[in-house]
Amino acid sequence: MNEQSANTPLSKGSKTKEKILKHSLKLFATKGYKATTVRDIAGSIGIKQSALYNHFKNKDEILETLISDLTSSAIVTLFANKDASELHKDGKSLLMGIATTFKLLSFDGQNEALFKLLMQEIFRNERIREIYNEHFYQENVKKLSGIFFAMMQEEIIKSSDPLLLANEFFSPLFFYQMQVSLLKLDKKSTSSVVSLFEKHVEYFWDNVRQEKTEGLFQ
Amino acid sequence: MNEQSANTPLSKGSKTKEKILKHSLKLFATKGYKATTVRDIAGSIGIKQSALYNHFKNKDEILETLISDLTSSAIVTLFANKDASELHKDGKSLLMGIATTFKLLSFDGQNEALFKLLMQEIFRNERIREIYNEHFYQENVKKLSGIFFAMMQEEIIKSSDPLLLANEFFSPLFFYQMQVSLLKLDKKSTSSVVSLFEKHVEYFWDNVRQEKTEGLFQ
DNA sequence: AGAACAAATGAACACTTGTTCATTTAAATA
DNA sequence: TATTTAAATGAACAAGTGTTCATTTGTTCT
Repeated sequence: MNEQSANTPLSKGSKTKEKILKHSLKLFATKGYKATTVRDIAGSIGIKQSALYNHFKNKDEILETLISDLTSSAIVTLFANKDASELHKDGKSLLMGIATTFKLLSFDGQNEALFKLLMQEIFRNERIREIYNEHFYQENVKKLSGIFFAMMQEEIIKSSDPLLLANEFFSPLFFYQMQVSLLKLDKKSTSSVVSLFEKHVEYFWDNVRQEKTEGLFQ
Repeated sequence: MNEQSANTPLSKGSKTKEKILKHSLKLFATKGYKATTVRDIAGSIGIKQSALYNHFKNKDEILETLISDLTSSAIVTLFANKDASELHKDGKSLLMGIATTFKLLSFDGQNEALFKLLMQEIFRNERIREIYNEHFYQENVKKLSGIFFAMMQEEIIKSSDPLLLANEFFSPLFFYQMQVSLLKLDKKSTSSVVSLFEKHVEYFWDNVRQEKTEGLFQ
């Protein structure tokens, strides 16, 4: 009977554990990690603070769990379900897909909170920087740079520095996502920024693609 | 003699006031505003905490003063000393100047700290968002967009959406500045990012400029 | 030198913080 | 039903927080 804990249904306990994570994320993203108290978290769920310690060793462990969850978050797995060897054939539609994903994620509450948490803590938390670097930068920017290289070899796009191109493609998306977050905080209209996601891809693709004809009309 | 305070030399008192601001900025940028205690600040200067209150009403006022100083910081006044009506004639060299300024600011300690403080607090502090919006976004992005419009009229660059162009120009610079900050935190090499500042301008200008000849060789 | 004043000190305050723990409650197991 | 186990509670603690204030220090002006 020493394996009890391995096959317990976790039916009720895990519910509050999930609640703690969900509410903590929201609070951390809004007020910041340090400014959020364990009483805030417990209060927002409707339990007493001491109950938190049945699920997490301490406040830090809540943050660490959220950070670990970052590795499986959507923004970090843009290419996860795509077949790497065929990606470069898609051309513009691949890029448009990425931009649309970015745009949609800006308006997904869970992901918006993760983004804000990331932005606020990345300068203080080395672990977050590691995850950002490994999972966002390496997995997305570096991978896209490889795709661009393949596109150049097949003469789909003009040849230039693939890593520069990948940065040029991602940085506006990142910037626009941040703009949306900031505008929403003040309940301002995001429509002008939203349209930039697609405009960026159009502009970008126009610049990199191999011109098929010599005609220069728009 | 009721004007004494107006013409006092401020010789000694203002020195510690400056010290408080300088050390606070460093600490806020490193640990975050909330995690920095008044004892931290006083300790880093070498005075007792109670002495702080001779210069600032409270901890919040220190942050507010730093935020107000943002309006006169370098990143926010890129065009301040330029003559607006003639800017668009400069073309590529104007853009290269801006990129170089960004690059240099990434390595200026004072400005790096301001950037980190901005990034960490902008999601929590409406005043910072206001300043960011008015002084960075309006003053730089919107202004550059006006310059691009003028360039289009004079057929220096291809005609397209000037605001999109301004965003495309600024967002990589912003992104690279953040990358440099993050790399420096972990004492990693920044050289690969540093070269992107200039590469970006070359790439950008190549894409927007009016082609003088029909020849398409690079 | 003496008066006036700004700045620094030391000690204390009221309050908030994260965390612990004995106890109660409730559910699962045997 | 009785037993075991997990989860929630209430109360408390020790440490850390921002801030106040009477007092001392040191400088400036007359």
